[in-house]
Amino acid sequence: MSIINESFNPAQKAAIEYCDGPSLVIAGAGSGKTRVLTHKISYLIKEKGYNPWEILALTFTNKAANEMKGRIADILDDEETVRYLWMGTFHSVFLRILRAEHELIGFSGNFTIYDTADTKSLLKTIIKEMALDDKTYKTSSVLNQISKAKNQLVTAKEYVDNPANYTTDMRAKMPMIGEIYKRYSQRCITSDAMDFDDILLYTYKLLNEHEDVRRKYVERFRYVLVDEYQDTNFAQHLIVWQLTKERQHVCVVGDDAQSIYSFRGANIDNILKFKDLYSGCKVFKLEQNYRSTKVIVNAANSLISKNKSQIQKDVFSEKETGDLIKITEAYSDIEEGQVVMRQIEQIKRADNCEYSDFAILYRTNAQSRVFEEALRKNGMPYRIYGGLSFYQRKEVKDVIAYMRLTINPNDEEALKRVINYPMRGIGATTVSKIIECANANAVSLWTVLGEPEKYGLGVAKATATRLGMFHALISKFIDMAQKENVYVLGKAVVQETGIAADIYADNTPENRARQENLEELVNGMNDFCETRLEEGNQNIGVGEYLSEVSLVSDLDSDKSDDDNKITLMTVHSSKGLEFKNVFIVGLEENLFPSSMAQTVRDMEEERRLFYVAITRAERCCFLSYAKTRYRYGNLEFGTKSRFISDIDTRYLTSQSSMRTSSRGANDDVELPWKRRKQVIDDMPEYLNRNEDRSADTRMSSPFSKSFTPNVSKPAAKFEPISPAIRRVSKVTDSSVAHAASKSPDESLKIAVGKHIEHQRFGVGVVEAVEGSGDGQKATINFTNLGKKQLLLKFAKFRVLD
DNA sequence: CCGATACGCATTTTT
DNA sequence: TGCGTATCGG
Repeated sequence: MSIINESFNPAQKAAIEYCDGPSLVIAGAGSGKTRVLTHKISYLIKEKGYNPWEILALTFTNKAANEMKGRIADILDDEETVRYLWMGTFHSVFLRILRAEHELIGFSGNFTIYDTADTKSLLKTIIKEMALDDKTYKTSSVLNQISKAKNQLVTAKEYVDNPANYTTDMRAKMPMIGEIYKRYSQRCITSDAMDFDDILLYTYKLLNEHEDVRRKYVERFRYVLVDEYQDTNFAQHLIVWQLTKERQHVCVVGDDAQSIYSFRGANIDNILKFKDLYSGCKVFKLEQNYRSTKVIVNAANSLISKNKSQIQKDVFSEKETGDLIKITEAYSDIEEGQVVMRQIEQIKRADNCEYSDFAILYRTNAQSRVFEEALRKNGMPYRIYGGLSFYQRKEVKDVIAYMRLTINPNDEEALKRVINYPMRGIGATTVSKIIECANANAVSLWTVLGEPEKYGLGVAKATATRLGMFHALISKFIDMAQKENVYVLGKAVVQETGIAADIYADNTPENRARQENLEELVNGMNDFCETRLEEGNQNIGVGEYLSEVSLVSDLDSDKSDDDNKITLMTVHSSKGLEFKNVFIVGLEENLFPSSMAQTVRDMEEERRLFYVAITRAERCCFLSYAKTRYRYGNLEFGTKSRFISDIDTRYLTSQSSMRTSSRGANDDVELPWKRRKQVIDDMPEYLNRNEDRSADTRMSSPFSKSFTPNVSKPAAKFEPISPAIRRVSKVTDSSVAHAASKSPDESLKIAVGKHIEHQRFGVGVVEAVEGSGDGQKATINFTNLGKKQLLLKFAKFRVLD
């Protein structure tokens, strides 16, 4: 059976089949981009004789990488092969390379990844140390500058050596940026840590300065594919070039019209000029949109044609014409919320569709509130995306910080975070002294803690004792980390640091949430161990765990399909998704487009953002704006967004908000000055809402989420509802343990064709059993997840028939 | 060294 | 407005 069948259009087919040279696939919205990419990779393996480990496929999100892996496994009907693909995010793949080559870049193999919060915290301490005014040197803008430099592959040394930078920074009233950058980099090195940008910067340096290493990877990656190329920054662009410049077996896919991340360093020129860099590059344009109606596609086209810099393309739809895009003018933001709510109610009744068929998209997160309120009051279910991710919550970060210290005690940020949490009488002054002392001796804080007298750390006796105790505590965990798996260590950390005592002290709602999050975290560690063991992977230590979670956000695990809720999210986060009905709200000047957009370039990006929003819709798209809106506590008057007039009027129809209010329009008319009263009237409900909302958006660990995608009834049989931390686990020891609780006759009963029910993967059919004894493996085809290979020794399941 | 109050300051966020 | 951080009194 061939990979490519008649379901592909000529352009898609050509893009898949062309494998002899560089290619650029311009994939319009909804044009089957992922399908082309996954089939192309399958094609390379099946028809072109590539081994999976010779293919490098880079994405921006773990979610995208995981989805593609799954789809390739389906296409090839083979789980195993996919595991050998070098497919992942830029960061995860390069991190893997950097760890392997760590000696060459002067880091240990266990270096830490600093997330944005760590980075900011370090910058803040540096700015303070340098006695700079933190109003002129705001951490966010300093971070921005440094990040920009790194994305441009400019190292700290190069930055300060180039006088032009000084001149620019002078003009920006921040002449010390170079010095901050330099110190920051040095501190990262002594802490044996890298931030996200460093992963790219060091990868580039590694390849650029070590020709033998570069050759090695060039040899390994015989074909390179990149998804969402319009979102690459200069560093990513050049790394791809480093890896492909000779053989040029490279295929990049993207849509310049959906480039919306320039504020993160994405450079649209990478895709616009790709074909100039790779001479002889073939360009394939996927122009048929399979997602949306003609009206939506044409409207989006008419909008985007107002942009100057773009690759010419002609996106079209062969679906029905569809309804015109409806524009609603509302009096106030609150009324906008009600209008949208009622519209959803009405359509849902008329079309008999689901809540999950609706999305409300806005430019800024702050806009979500009025829609939440409107929906809540009407008892309509919704889910808000955005906000803190699981791993950004304080309690989770605290535990993780202890774990980080365990594999890299030099990690300054982790140490600062937990040295006095839970409180053990080591205050800010003491910490400053330690930092000062460490800086003076050019060693890490941990080194100073190890031998305080040697480095002349002057603290009171009582303080010295406390420091000694902290040092001993961490040392104990370091020992434990050598011997035990993450789960065991995680439990120990929560208990023995006193975090548990702190958080379980009382059951205030906030504490309840923290408890749940920690239970979730520790469960996630357990799941991590179990899953790996079942798959025959013995690497279940903290190091492996941290490597994985440091580059993971919990948005990766998709919304479970069983929750039927209205989606509320920013336009940015909606990229790549689709909904039957889309409401794009707050279409006002200075909001969408944002008031921050000053240059033509900025404005074009805002327009692309609007383009992304419109093209999320499959059937109906609604636009709305409000004449008045509360911003930062005061009333502002707004005017209709210029973007609405950018759309060809043939695809638009206006409706006044009055007409839509089916019942009692008068009750709903909201005069801005009435608002204060309204809020007070709603108070009790408003308070309730907060509770409910936290329940709605309660975080869960990516692990337990992604590895338990079907939390349906079968799984529940195995899961006691007891507190997770005390949950009995078979994974108690990193040494090979016997799955004691599984009775021998159960194992005996397994055979090809039998149905089994797995604790977390659900129901599946046994397709093959190989090996014997401890190494016995079974291939199970799970109803919801497809095929998986499990080591019978560890797998937790029962045979059904 | 820790908790409570004032101030100020606000896009978007895949890693 | 509403949150996060800086500063002050105990």
